[in-house]
Amino acid sequence: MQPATTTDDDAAIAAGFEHFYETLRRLTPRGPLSLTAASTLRRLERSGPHRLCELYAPEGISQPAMTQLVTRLEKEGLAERTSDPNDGRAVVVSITEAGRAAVAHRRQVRAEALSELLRGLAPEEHAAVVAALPALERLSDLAAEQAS
Amino acid sequence: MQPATTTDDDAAIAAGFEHFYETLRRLTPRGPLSLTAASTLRRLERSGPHRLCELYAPEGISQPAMTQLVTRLEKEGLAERTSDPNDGRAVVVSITEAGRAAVAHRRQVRAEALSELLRGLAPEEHAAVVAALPALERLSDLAAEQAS
DNA sequence: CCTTTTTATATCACCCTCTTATGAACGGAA
DNA sequence: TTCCGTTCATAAGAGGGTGATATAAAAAGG
Repeated sequence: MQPATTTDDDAAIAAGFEHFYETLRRLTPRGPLSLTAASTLRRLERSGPHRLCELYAPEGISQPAMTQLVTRLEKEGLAERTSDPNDGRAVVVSITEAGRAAVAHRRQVRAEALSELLRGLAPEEHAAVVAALPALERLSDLAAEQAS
Repeated sequence: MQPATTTDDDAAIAAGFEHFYETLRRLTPRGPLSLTAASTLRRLERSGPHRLCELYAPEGISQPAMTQLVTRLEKEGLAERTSDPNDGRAVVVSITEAGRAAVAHRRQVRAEALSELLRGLAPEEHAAVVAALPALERLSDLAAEQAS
């Protein structure tokens, strides 16, 4: 019967992800960027400039926290504030070249550490991971649309 | 130089994991337990009591941070300190019943949120995720043994 | 128009968790 | 015993989060 097997699978998936999440977390030990800072920079890199009020909710932090984060990022030259000519209240945040470089560096460090691990996998395990990528991507999309 | 396909695959895997990691991070928004607290409790649950000096390195924090974390956990009744009769310096940390309950609850909340997402996957995507679980588990093991 | 309300950021005061530096107590070997 | 290494605790400070609140601009209402 369908429901039972699905539930069992889901429990196994949850357990696996729980463990795997910790592994990923330790793969990027400590950098100058906090988790939220890195995530926000990636968002700005990926989908362009955003108003501050569009940023804090998706990142799961409060508005004051985002104001402070943008202030820090600006101070470090990784992002910049611009004003919207059509709305005097708004602050438009965009990533700088240094910000892109920081994201790229962080990405590369993680990719290299991961690559090191991937070398330890058997070919069929490696293939299984590659085969699961589209599904993981869709999970991310589903989570994103659920949040809205 | 490695074979080109492996490098390309690894880049794709790194990119996919980067995105997926953020998804998992937001799946357990905020609880009374910090990431490190939850991870430490899971470790105590999984592999039994540990001396404090065996705990902080695997969790990626400093020794004072672990001392403070154990103090907080003890204050909340989730873990307890015991002294080792063979070594007066040592502190043995173990999880309490309340600690197990907290871990279980957190696990269940995450599992339910994940289950909700998994319902949105096509059957073959779901199967691909299940098929990749052993590989992900091995990746975690590889990372753990690399740390030692 | 002028007032009122709503929206978008910023600031304030505070808490939690991490850090480094340091101290104290115990164990083991000369 | 004495000395040194190990183990844990404490102290002081930094970073990043929160809720409450202030300010300024836009929108809404009479």
